[in-house]
Amino acid sequence: MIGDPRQRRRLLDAFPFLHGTPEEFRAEVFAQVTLVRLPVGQLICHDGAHCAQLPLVLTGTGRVYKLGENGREITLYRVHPGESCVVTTSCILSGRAFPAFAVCESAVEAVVVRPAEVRRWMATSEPWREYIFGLIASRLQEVFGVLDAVLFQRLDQRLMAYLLGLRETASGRDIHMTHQALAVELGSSREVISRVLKGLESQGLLRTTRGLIELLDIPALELRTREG
Amino acid sequence: MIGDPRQRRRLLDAFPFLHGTPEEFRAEVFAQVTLVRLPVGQLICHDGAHCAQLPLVLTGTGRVYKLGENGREITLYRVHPGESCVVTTSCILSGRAFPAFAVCESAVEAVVVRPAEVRRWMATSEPWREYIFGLIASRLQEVFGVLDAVLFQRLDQRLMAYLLGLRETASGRDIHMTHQALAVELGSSREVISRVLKGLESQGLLRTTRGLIELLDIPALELRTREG
DNA sequence: CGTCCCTTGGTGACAAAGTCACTGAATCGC
DNA sequence: GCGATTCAGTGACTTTGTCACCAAGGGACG
Repeated sequence: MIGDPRQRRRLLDAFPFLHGTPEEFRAEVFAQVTLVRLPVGQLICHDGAHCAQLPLVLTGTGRVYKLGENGREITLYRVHPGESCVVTTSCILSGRAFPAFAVCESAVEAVVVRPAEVRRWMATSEPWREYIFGLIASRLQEVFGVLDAVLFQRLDQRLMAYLLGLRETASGRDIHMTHQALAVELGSSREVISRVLKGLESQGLLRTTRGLIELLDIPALELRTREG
Repeated sequence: MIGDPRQRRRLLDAFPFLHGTPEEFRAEVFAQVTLVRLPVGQLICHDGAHCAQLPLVLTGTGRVYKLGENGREITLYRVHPGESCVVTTSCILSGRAFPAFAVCESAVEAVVVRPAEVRRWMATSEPWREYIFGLIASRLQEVFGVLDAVLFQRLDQRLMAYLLGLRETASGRDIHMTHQALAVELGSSREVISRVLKGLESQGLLRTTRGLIELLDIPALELRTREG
């Protein structure tokens, strides 16, 4: 239960779709939901687990990834404030095991919903349904995109595209990330990432130093991600 | 609209969950739904398309696959009688573009549902919701499984596992399938499949002739798919 | 300040998989 | 039977993953 008006306000702000719901539904949400805080690195769900509740993220981000037997891993998608892990939702609604791992990438504040309420609201609340379906579809597309990238795209292209994508979020042209972290994002291995980065460096497209990648020729990088 | 009692019977038999629904809901389904027949090879949905209706398969099977720029492709899952393509569902419910291709692998009879009804029934019918959620979750797991296989498993293992899986459906130990078809299933290329098959053949595990693969040592094959 | 240790990245050799160009063999339609 | 098409085999090469090992950078701490 969430009583504090400040916390209620934060919940409404993080999940705008709630504004479109009737007063009684919001009251129901406040009554049924619990606030939790999870530290960095906290494992939320592991492969094969059955999900006991659905977390709706208020602050922080979660990372959902696949882990191979050999230790390699790949990030499937992230769960940001205002979102929830729909794979969890689908597991709850169907009673199946979770097919991946989920971990707190930063400290996470979330409200958790019990499976019974998740199901009930699907029946009673149109906005809740819309919210969940939107998330399911967008995740599905992200995962399909990952599959496409892994199968059909060359690693140098994927790497360049990823670095360019980061640049929009990060400050300037400097990317603070280790080769290992990049490998985990793209589902590759550190050695290969190092090799590819060295190739790009020798073409003058970027510069690497310990823990830092500096994009030098952004227009050229953008060109190469588009072409073959 | 489906009036013919025979057709109504067939629909109920293909979708057992309908038996658990009230009389009025079944009447609604019969009233809103249209029967279609699609020939082999008919493209149902292409990448980037917006889905105009949801097909529920009565007979035949559809194949959903990803196609790369280079022409390579990979089968994601199949839609059998009693199922529907949930990616389509999710596209309909969220208004997003379809992120893959769907094609009739054999002649398909299906009933199609308009998006408005798909959405409405999500609100009004508990069994319909359960049916859709079950499908979404099972597909999600299949796609996650494909991703896992592609990223973390060796091709020879995947190939052996696939062949063994076929054996259960097919008759005896003979598998009638071209190398190209196997490549499409596993997201590889014909040449590589040929190479791997030759390797397995030289180990005495199977024998290949044009369009046919004969599994010789099934216990050994099963062993190898389990080990590293 | 120096030592230890952990993280990060570099390297070379090899294996697995994908690509390309070309060949030959089996099969089908007529 | 004959030509076209489908199916499979091959070799050379590239890309990617794996393994083992090394070296540099940077903290923790006495």
